[in-house]
Amino acid sequence: MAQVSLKDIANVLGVSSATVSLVLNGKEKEGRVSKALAEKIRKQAALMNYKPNNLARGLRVGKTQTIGLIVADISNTFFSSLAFHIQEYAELSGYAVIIANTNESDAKMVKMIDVLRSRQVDGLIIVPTEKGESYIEEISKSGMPLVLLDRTFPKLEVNHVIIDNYQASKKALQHLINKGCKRLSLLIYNNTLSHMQERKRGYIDTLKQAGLYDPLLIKEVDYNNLKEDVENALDSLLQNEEKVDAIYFATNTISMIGIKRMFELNIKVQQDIQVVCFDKNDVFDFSPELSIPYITQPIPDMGRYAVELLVEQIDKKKSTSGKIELFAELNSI
Amino acid sequence: MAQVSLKDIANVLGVSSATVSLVLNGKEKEGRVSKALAEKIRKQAALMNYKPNNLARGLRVGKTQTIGLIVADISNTFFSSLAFHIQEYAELSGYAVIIANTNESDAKMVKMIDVLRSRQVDGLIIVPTEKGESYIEEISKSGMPLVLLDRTFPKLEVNHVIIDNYQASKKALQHLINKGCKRLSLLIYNNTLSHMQERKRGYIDTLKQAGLYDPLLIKEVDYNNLKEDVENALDSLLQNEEKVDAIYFATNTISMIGIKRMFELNIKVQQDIQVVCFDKNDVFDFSPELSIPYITQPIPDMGRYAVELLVEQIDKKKSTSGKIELFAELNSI
DNA sequence: CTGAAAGCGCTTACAG
DNA sequence: CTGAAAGCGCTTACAG
Repeated sequence: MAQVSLKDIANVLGVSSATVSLVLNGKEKEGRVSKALAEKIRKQAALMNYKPNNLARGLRVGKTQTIGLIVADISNTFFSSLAFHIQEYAELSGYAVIIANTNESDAKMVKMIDVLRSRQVDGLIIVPTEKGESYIEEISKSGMPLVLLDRTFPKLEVNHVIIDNYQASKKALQHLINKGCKRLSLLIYNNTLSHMQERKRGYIDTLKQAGLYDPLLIKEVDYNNLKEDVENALDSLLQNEEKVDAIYFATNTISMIGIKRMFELNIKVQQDIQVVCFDKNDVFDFSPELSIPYITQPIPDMGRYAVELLVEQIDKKKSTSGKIELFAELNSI
Repeated sequence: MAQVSLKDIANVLGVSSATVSLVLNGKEKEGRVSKALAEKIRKQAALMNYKPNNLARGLRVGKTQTIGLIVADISNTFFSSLAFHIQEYAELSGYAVIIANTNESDAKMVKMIDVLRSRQVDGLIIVPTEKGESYIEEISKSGMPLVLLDRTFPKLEVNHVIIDNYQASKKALQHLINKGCKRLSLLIYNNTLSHMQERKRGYIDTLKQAGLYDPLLIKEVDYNNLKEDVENALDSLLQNEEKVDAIYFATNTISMIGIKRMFELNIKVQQDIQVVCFDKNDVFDFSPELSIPYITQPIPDMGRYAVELLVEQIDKKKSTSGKIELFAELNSI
């Protein structure tokens, strides 16, 4: 590489590399280096185009100014938006972000955590996988600064930033009930993670309160067989003699496939059947006449709080500093 | 941290850390360590839950197994898909990826390159910004392994992976001409980068050959004032007495805003005006009746080749190994 | 006001 | 077959 080191600068100037380090880190007063020397050192560093080696610095001070972000799939727009905002906020605090994907696999999450730890990240922001609880607990107890994002494990004493999925579902269902719907279906992942369970609980409670609950109207689909499962679920819901008059799609991916299927089946969305989706999609902009209401998550805030919570832990060396639950809004046009 | 080090293991076993290092790196034969000792060391390492410190390793061997990826905006679906595939392929080769955003700002690109270099990445994959040519040239000449992605600087002797934007435009326009369109408009960024210029050139050449070229039908819009510019462009195109009968949207972001505007203006897409877009969007799935043709870029391949090209440079220590241009297809339903 | 030394955790050539 | 030493580039406590 022929990278210029502190020592190279020191040699040219006939001083010690310690002095150069002091000056270049703005700690001249501590070392009480003379103004003149400091100036000379700065000039020489610029001249030689010196770039500090953060590896060496990290090794020495035990801190890398790097945080690891583990998401399910960076190509998913929800996670890529989160990642964008996390990077922006991390940068403000002087941190770089390494992103890793789990593809919802527990094994991959474990692997990625290991990879990031061996790179000495100062902390982790993790969107955990379904069966990852015990490993998350382990990490948390090891003292590694950690924030769970989007999903959490309620039994664990771990920091997190999530949304109030229960309330979000209530809002969605209440909207449909207010419109006069009587048979309201839920399409959701067969996933035991907190966010899905809360969305389901919100659905069930709201319908029970309205005296409209029917467990047969809940259709669970599998992440790994999504398209087929959603299509089958819709087909069965719509062929039923006692037809549904509303569908609540509990995630963006499910709603994309579901609505497309409804089009294929020539169902008139918002006429034959009322729909509410989770998360905004470009599609909604395109069909103002459809005006499909959707739940919006406060993604920039989720990113900001996750970074804040993590940086606080890193700085203060305390492992638990908070659980943050944000509100999601129903966006009905 | 109380991280376990090689020395800790060595101390417990009463051997040197060098021996431990040898064994744990599978180089026992070179050091000709006895089978028995090797086994003992491995057991102890597992017992103490040893995780290598990659910082120290990187510092010592001068290689971090990390590549830097610089994109315009990770929250944009095109770049997040690219990032996903790049990470997958990089992982296969044993590399981690640090992603940084430029937001199309030259200053930010320069800053991010510096950040990544000071973290001692082994190479860079960069989606360059408009005025970044001289800085890219500088890096390239410094011997840093480098691959440009999506866009390139034709005058520079730098590796790149791009698509054939010229041919892509030709296909799009030829399709419209075959449909009998006579007044074909182009909406494109006012950007001097290669990919935009090639898309424009493909448009111009195809229309000239067909005797349909009219420079007034090219509308350039600004990245930083996108919505307004696109809307103004469309309004002026559609108010013109000699109406356009086809529009080629040269990027995904432009087409999203453009089509939405057409809806607002009650233009019947594919009836009143034929449309072709660049890049696939979920929206197209939703309106099969619209059946808007679009150009698809081979994103997985772009990611794969970028990683391959970069890793090759890193391994072989040669700074130029190739320019790869892939085909994009017109997807007409 | 400035320098010399130690050490972060690792690997690699060298010596025995 | 195994250990001691040097060194990657940095920072920090210490000595003068």
